[in-house]
Amino acid sequence: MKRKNLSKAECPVARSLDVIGDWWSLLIIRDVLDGINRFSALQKNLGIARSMLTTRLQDLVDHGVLETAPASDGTAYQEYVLTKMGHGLFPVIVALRQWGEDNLYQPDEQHSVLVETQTGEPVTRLELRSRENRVLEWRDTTIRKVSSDLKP
Amino acid sequence: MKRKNLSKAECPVARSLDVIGDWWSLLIIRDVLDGINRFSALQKNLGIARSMLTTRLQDLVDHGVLETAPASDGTAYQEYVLTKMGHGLFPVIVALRQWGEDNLYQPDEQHSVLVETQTGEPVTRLELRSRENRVLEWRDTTIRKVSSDLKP
DNA sequence: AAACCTGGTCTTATTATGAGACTTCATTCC
DNA sequence: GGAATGAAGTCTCATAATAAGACCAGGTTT
Repeated sequence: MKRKNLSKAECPVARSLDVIGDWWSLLIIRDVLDGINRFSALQKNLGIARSMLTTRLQDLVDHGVLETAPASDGTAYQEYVLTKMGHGLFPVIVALRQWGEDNLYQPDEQHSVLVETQTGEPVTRLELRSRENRVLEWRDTTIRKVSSDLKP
Repeated sequence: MKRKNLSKAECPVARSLDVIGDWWSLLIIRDVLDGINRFSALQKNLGIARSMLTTRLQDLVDHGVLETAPASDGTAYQEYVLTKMGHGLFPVIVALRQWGEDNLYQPDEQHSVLVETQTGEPVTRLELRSRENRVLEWRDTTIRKVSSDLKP
C-alpha cells in the first residue's frame, strides 16, 4: 500500500510527476527560484512542517533537482540551490502560474506578476508552436507511442 | 492537521497547485487529453484505486476542470471531458513532458513523443519569450509582488 | 557567557491512500 | 428472455503520509 512508483513509466509526464508531483515539491522549487535558499526561510515562508521539509528537500537532492551549497553569506550554514536539471523546471512553474492567473482569480483580485528583469515588463504567454510558428492547441497534437511491437 | 489549503494564496502557482497539485490529478488530466474519458478506462489505465479516482474526479469537476457528459457512443453511461479551463492545462502537461524527456531517461531509452497531428512532426520546445522574442531563462525574470502597502 | 538562530530529529494524532469486496444498473451473449 | 458481463461507483479496513510541536546539538550574535 505504498504510493505508486512512476519512475519506470513509459510516459515522460508520469516520470516527471514521480519526482515533483507531490504537494510541496513545486512550491519549494518556486521558492528556491525566487531566491529563498535556506531551510529555515523555506520553512517559515511555506508554513510546512519541519519534518516534511527535511524529507522533501532530501528527495529533491537525491533526484538531482537541488543540491546543497555553503551559505552565500559566509556563515557555516548551508543552502539549497537548483541544479541545471532544477532550472529546467522554470517553464513548468511558469505554466502553472499562467494557468492560475487565468482561472483562479476573481476579476477584481490582484496577484503577483512575473516580469522581465531588464525591462520590467510582464512576460508573454508561454506557447507551444509548430515549426511554422503557429500556436498549437491541444487538438492539434497527438501522442506517438513507441511501438515495441514493430513488425519489420 | 488537514492538508494545507492554498486556494487563497496570493501566488498563482500555489493556487494552481491547490487544484491540480496532487499525485493523481495531472495524470488524470493527461489521460483525458489523450482521449480516455470513461471512469473504468481511467481506472484501468492508471492503476488507481477506484475510491481514489472517484474523489479525484469529483474534486476536478467541483473545481471546474472537468465536466461530465453523456457517453459519445450512445450508451447510457457518462464520460468526463475537459472544460475550457481544463484545456488550459495543456501547456502545463507539455512542460512536464519536456522536462521528463530531457532529464529522466537514459540515453538509450525510448519514450512517447508529442507530434503535430497534421504533419506528424514532433512539436518544438515550449519557451518563454520576451516581447522582443528573445528566449527568457529563469535568471531574466523577477516576481513583482502586489504591493498592498503603496504609499502614494 | 547568555541568548538566539540554524538545521534538523522524534513523537503523536489525524488524514490520505491502496486493495479489494460489494452494489446497482446497463449492455451483451446465447 | 435470462444469464453473464461491464460500468460506475460505494464501503471497509490496513497502512502510509502529513501536520504540530517538543526537543536537541552546534554556530552566531550581543
